Amino acid sequence: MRIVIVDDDPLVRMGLGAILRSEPGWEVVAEAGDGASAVAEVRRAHPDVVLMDVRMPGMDGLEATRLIVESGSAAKVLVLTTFEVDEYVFDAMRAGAAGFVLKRLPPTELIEAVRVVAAGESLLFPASTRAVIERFAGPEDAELPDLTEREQDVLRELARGLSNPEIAARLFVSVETVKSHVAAILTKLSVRDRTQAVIVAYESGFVRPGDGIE
Amino acid sequence: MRIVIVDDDPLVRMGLGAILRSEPGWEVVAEAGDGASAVAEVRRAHPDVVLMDVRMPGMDGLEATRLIVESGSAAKVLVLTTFEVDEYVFDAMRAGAAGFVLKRLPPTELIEAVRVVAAGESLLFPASTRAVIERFAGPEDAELPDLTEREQDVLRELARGLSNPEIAARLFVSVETVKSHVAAILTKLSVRDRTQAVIVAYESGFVRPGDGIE
DNA sequence: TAAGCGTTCCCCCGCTCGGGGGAGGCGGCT
DNA sequence: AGCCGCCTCCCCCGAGCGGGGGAACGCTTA
Repeated sequence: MRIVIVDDDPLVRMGLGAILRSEPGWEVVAEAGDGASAVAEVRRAHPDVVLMDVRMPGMDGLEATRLIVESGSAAKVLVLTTFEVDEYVFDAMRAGAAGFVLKRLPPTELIEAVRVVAAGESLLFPASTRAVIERFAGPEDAELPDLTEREQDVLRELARGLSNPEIAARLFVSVETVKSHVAAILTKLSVRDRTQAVIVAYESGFVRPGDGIE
Repeated sequence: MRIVIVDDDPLVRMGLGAILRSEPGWEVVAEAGDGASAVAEVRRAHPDVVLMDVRMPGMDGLEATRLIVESGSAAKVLVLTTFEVDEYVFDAMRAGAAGFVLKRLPPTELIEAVRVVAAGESLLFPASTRAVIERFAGPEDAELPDLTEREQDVLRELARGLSNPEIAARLFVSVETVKSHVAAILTKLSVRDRTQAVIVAYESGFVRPGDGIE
């Protein structure tokens, strides 16, 4: 197991290195103190796992993670944080990190975390997982309750990008009926036009990316 | 710690019960063999945590989870699965489950999982976490690359529901310029109107629900 | 019975939007 | 120098869209 440690604090690097080197067959092949050199070291050392601090002077850990992942490296990036701040977790996930854990984790769990990401799986610490789940479940309960059945039907068609005549054809009603429903939708959602209605549909979770794609 | 165990297999219920009862102060206050009775038992017993199997005859665990969460119960639902199938994890999260773990977990980890969800946090087993992260990171690389910088600016404003005059004001250009960019966007994205352009923006991951909210 | 709501349909009007042209300046590339 | 892509701005025009009315029918509820 080849590991690269990235943290601006030499003491933290030493501590992490001591923990990881205690595992037989594991070696720390490189260390870096900022994002730019981290990217360079990974390109050179071809590690299996990168332990990446978020907050660093110069290029931060998230940008470095993004560059490493986009470079096509096989290295799995495990992002480490000092505090349980949720604000970074979504950015880290989008950057392509394989995991997101507390820096101050018991050695056995840290080793286990490295093992997990090296195996191609992922993990988050519990507070982040809750945030992620809420991100999925949260918008669900915003149900746009004032809309009638038929209005919801029309809003679904609106969210597919159909014009009034097209919606009329699909729902087997006249264009005037569709216009009535659209007008009701605009009023109830307090928006000005169909585009804003579609945005509300997406933002509220009424429709989701990928919903209507065959 | 008050716990309800839901599984259609009595043997599994016994096994889980034995593990959980070994913790001092923990008690299994009810058991259920299907979703409907699970909802009833939870309503009656007011547990802290519900261990919920997914596959059950009659009402399945996901629907039961949804009903329990919507009922306003304080109980945290920990969904258990036999196989590492990802297909249920998103549904479970949307249903409001606090966690999603393998049924066949070592007793110490299972107890730890219960402790985590009881504390209001969440957890997923690693394969699911990977799926969740990919769900976040995946659409990211769809970049609508043909759009120029300025066109992307305009598309972002479009996706906020702004009219052409509003976009012109925000970008400090004339309405005619905005119209030019919008026309270019429509052509490049092969869509007919601004509404469809916004839909493409959402579906491609160019903008995401929650991105532009104050 | 009367009231209310949801669904369906109709008219007119004003306006933004989208499509068709075009034009000038600016920077990079060859 | 020439070319080309990007950004900027301008004209005309038609069609769809949004807003304002209204009206019929069936259904549930009071």
